[in-house]
Amino acid sequence: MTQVWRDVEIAVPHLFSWREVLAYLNRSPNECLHRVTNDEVWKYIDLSGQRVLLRVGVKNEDTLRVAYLSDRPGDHQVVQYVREWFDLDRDLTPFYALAEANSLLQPLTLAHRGLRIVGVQDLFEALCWAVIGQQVNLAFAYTLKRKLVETYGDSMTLNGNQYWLFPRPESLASASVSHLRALQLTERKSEYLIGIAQRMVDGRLSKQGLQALGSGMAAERELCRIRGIGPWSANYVLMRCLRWQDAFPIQDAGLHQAVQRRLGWDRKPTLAELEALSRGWEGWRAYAVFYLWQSLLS
DNA sequence: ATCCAGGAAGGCG
DNA sequence: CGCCTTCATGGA
Repeated sequence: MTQVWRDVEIAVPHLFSWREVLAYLNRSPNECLHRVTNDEVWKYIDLSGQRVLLRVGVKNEDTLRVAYLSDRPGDHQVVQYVREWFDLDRDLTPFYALAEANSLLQPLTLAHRGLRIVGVQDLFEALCWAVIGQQVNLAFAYTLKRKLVETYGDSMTLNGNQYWLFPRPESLASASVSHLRALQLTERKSEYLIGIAQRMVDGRLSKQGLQALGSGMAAERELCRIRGIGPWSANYVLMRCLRWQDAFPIQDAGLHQAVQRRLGWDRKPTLAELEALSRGWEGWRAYAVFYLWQSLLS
């Protein structure tokens, strides 16, 4: 089948910065699920069975330019994907108003003005990434993810660059613990990933099902019933995948480090101190966390 | 070496 | 319920 490049443009909302989004996307040199060049990001995606290679950049300050390589036109689906990926449909003005009155956030909204929470739309990927990232440093987590993707995922190659899809649940549901152990996942994490894959294959777990619960708190309770998914992982997934803007992974080590650094303390904040601090972020705690993460890059 | 890393489960009282 | 231990390995 012949694949051709097609172009589509997306008008950008108020309080959006491509430079900030790109900086987030580019935070790890070991990322295997997209490739960042100077001013663009490339990503291979699956849009309900249709595989598409995306290339996103900016035409000007107000317009994203999206090129996509696929068998057939699908402007609408591509635009929807990108809008969700970069959270373009959210009005950030309330967050900026809140940050204006918050001494911890104010410098961050100044430094990273226009940063949006970059999404992980695929629920299975988001859950696996959370499990992989538990209690290991990020560099190692990226290595583990790469091994998992390159073992169980599909790819395409263009101009010498290989682009990967995250594995489908079906691929991991039938894997064995020893297979995953060989990738340096721990025995427990291997069990968690296989269990999550099986739940998705048999339909007990789906993004649609979680969304149908109607609230972030209800989805959090449901996610925490899954073996291997605790409060941190649940809130991480709510933040990146289900896009609950008040999700709050309070146990997050990166959050702790960022808060310590912003406050100039010689120790990590306690959970009680984080509870108190985050009271000023209520309604937008996921955005507060994401901006704090971004502050660790600079 | 030693401690930490984008935690969670399972056991105990 | 709250606290403690175990898991396991790479990075700094």
